[in-house]
Amino acid sequence: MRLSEMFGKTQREIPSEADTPSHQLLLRAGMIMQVAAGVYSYMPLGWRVLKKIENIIREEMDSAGGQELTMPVLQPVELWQQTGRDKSFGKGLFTLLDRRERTLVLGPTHEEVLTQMVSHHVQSYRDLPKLLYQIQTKFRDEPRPRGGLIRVREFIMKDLYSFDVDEAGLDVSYQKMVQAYKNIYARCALPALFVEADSGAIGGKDSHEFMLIADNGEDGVVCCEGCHYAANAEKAVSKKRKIGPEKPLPPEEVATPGMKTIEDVSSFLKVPKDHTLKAVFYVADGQVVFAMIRGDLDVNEVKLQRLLKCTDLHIATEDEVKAAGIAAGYASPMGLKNIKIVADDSMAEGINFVAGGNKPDVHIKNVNYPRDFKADIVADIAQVRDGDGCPRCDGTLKLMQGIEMGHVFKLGTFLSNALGAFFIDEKGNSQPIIMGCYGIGLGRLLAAVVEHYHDEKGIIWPLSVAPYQVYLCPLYREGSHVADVAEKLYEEMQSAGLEVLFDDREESPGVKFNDADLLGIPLRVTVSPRTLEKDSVEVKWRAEKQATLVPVAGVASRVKELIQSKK
RNA sequence: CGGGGUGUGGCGCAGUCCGGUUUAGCGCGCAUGGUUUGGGACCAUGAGGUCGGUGGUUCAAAUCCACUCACCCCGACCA
Repeated sequence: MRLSEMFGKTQREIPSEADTPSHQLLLRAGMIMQVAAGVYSYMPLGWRVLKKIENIIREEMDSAGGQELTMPVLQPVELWQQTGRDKSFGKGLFTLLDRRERTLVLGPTHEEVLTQMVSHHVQSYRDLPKLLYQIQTKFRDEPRPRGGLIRVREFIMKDLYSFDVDEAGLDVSYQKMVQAYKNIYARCALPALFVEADSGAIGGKDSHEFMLIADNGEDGVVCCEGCHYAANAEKAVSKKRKIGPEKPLPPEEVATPGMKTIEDVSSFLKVPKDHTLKAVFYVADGQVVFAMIRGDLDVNEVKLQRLLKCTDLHIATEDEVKAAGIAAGYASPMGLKNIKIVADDSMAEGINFVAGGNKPDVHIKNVNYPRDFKADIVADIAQVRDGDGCPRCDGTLKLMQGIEMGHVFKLGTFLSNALGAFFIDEKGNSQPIIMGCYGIGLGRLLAAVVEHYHDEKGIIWPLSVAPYQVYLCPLYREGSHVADVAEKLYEEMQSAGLEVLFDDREESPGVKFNDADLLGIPLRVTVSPRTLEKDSVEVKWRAEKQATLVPVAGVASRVKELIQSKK
C-alpha cells in the first residue's frame, strides 16, 4: 500500500475526547473514528488489524473443533421472553418496532437463536457434542461506553457455544476452549491472566475470565503472590483479619450527636473501625435489605446480589430508607422489623461492636451476635482488599486493574430447558443439552494490544496483528536515486510476500519517522542518500532503538528472514 | 439514572466572568507557488466557521437567561 493513496491521515494532536492511550493512539493513527457514543468505524488500517485478530481467533476455534456459522442480528423479542433474559438484560437490550409494530431486538448475544437452532437439529446423543461459533456484530445499550474501543455499544464478538450430553462432556469442551483462548492470547503476544469470575445472572457452575493487567482496566483483579489463586474482584474471597473474640460486655447506649459515618463514630468514640458495624441499605427487586458488615470492610454488591438471587440491586435512596422507617446513619440491626438482614460473616466474631441505636444521635456499644440481634443470612459479602490473606495459601492478595479480554462459562441447562433443546440418551430418555459459552470481543482485544504495546511515540504492533509488516521509508532528495531504489524494493518485497506500507509521500524525514512510529509497523526500512552511499538501506524494529544496515542487493530476502525469525 | 465537565472551520485551543474596537482570533492541518530533506522545515498567497440547537432579554448576544441535544469523566452493566 502506498501511503500517498491510503485513506486515513495521522493526527498530530490528541483528540480531546480520548484519555485512554489505546483510544488516543488509534484515533491519532487514523485507524478508527467515532460515530456516536460507543459506536466506531474502522478505517482501512484499523480494519486490517481487526481482520488479523479475527483470523487468529478463527484458526484457533477451528482447530479446537469449532464450526463457524452466522445468525441474524435482528431477533424476535418473544425468543428472549421465553428464557426471561429480556428482563435480565433489561435496558441493555436494544429494541425496535417493525412496520407491523412487532418488537425486535438487536441481538446482544446469540444463545437464544442458536439454542433454538440446535433444538431443531439435534435429537440424539449421537449428534453431540457440538462446538458452534460465530464472529459478528452484537449490540448492547451499555449504561456507559468508555475508553474508546474498550467498552462500546456495537461490537464484533466471537462467541462459541458448546453442547454436550453430560457434565463430563462440558468439562472437556470447556478445557478445549480455555486452551484455545490461551493460544489466541499467546499469538497476540498478550499476557493473559486466567481468573475465576462471577457467572452473572444465568448462574452456571464455573466461569473464568482472561484478564490483561492494565492501569486502564475497568475490572478489579485479585491475585495471590504465593499461589495461583486469581479472581475477579467481584468474585474473590479472602481470609479476613481476625479481631476477636472478646469477652462480651453488656450493651450500652451512648450519645453520638451528628456522628453518621463510620469515620465519625470511630474517631468520636475512640474505637477502631473494625470494632464498629456498618449498615448499608439496598433495594433488591423492590424490597429493602439491610446489609451489615464490619466497619473496616466494604460490601461487594455482586456477592450480595448473587446471595439474594435478585435481578435488580441498588443502594437505597434516602426516601426508600425513610419509607422503611430507618434512621439513616444510626441504623441498627437490633429491633428492626420486617426487613431482611444480610450480615457479613466478619461480624459473627464475638466482638463488642459499636452499632447504630436506631434513633438519631445514639449508638450502642458492646453489640454482639447472636446475643443482641439476628440475621436472616450470614455469609461472605465483603469486598476483598489489597493485602488480604489468600484463601488457598498463606500468601497475600494483590488487587490490580485489568481489562477483560475474554470470558468463558458453563451455562448448564438453563437455556436448553427454556427453549426445549433436548436429546435422547442411550437409554431412550429425554435430557436437556448441557451448554457452555465462550466470548471474545475483537475490538476490545485490539484495544488491549495497544494498551499493552505502545510508548510515547505511538503504537508498537506485535507482528501477528500488525496492519503491515514493513514500513518502507524513502528519504527523497533531488538528484539522488532514492526514489528508484525505493520503488524497486517495494516491488521486490511485495513479490516476496511481505506486507509493505510504502511511505511515498514527499514529506520531511521527521514527519515520516514520526508517522512510522505512531502507526507502529514492526519493521522500518529506510532508504536515503546516506544509506545508498554504502549501497545499503537501514533496517530497524519499531520496538528497538538500534538500526542496522543491509545491502540493497538482498533486502527483500533479508527482511523476509527477519520477519520469519520473529514469528 | 445520580455526580462532575466540555461544545467556537478537519484537529487542538483563546475569546464567555464584565454584551459593543471582533469584518470572530491563534496553532496544526488543507490548497497554490517557491526554497528545503536523517526525527513533526521555511517564505509568500489563499480557502474554510449559521460560535451544538431552540426560544428569550437587549438598540446590540459566541458572551446574559431558560429549555434542549451531543460528547467526555467518576459510580450501578459486560466481550
